[in-house]
Amino acid sequence: MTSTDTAGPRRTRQRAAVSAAMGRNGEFRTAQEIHAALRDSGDSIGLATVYRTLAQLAEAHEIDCIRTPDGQAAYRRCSSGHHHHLICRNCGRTVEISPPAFEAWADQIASENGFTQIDHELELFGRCAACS
Amino acid sequence: MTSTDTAGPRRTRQRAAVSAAMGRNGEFRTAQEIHAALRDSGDSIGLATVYRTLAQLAEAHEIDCIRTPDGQAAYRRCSSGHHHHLICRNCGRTVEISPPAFEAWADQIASENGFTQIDHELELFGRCAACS
DNA sequence: CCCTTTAGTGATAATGGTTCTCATGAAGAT
DNA sequence: ATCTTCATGAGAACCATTATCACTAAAGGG
Repeated sequence: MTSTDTAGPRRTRQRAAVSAAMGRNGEFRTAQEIHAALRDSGDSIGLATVYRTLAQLAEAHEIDCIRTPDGQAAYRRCSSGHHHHLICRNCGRTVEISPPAFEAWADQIASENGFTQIDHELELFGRCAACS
Repeated sequence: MTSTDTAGPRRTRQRAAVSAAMGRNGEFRTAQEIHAALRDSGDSIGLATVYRTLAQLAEAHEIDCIRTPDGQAAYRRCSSGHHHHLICRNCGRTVEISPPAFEAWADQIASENGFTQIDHELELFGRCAACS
């Protein structure tokens, strides 16, 4: 443990499994669902580890985290760069969207009101064509 | 009980107390906080009733409901009409905002992707001038 | 004013997602 | 190989929210 310590998190089987599970699908899934999916596919992993790993991946911006309307946390691996989502309330299908002028608008509104360090939450929920 | 029944909810002491409590303040507060505040101010009221009443008031659009970043539901009485919020992450101070072109933009994005019955969630979190 | 009907109330239990605990296991360094 | 330290995971703890259900009290007719 030197002062020039650059050690990241340890590479474990569990961390790889969670990361792989996130890579395989394109919909938001809750930690519970991801845990169940991993167990079903034969990976032995604890629920606490799934929660921890997802939180860390989100912290590192490797995956995105949103709140479902009923308050649960849901995760999804996304393209890099900032963007938002259009989510089907029925089947969970997700489309990434990038409001062109939105970021600038948000910053302007914020500064007009004296706010700084702005973070925003924007998600659209609806019904996709298949579910309508 | 005729067929032309237009009876709304009954006027009870508890419902009045919750509604009054929401009228007195301008910040988002959780159901737990509102319950504690009512108890502290001498109103005897059950927690379940607070939850029920808040849910009903929100359903009737008399108050707004958002999710805090940690998943809790928070309520606030707002001006009528659709709008969003700019919320101080530190002190909870709230500013109502009304993105002029936002609704139209959201509908357009949705229909471009075949989505219908769009609902959206937009909140800005930051630090107000006093807390910076 | 009294009675009946029925929605509202509230103490408490149940639920369920998330976090904590801590003994055990494994990654990485020496 | 050994040692240090972080990661893991089973289960408990936590906590917001919802359900239960016996009791209370609005509303409205008599």
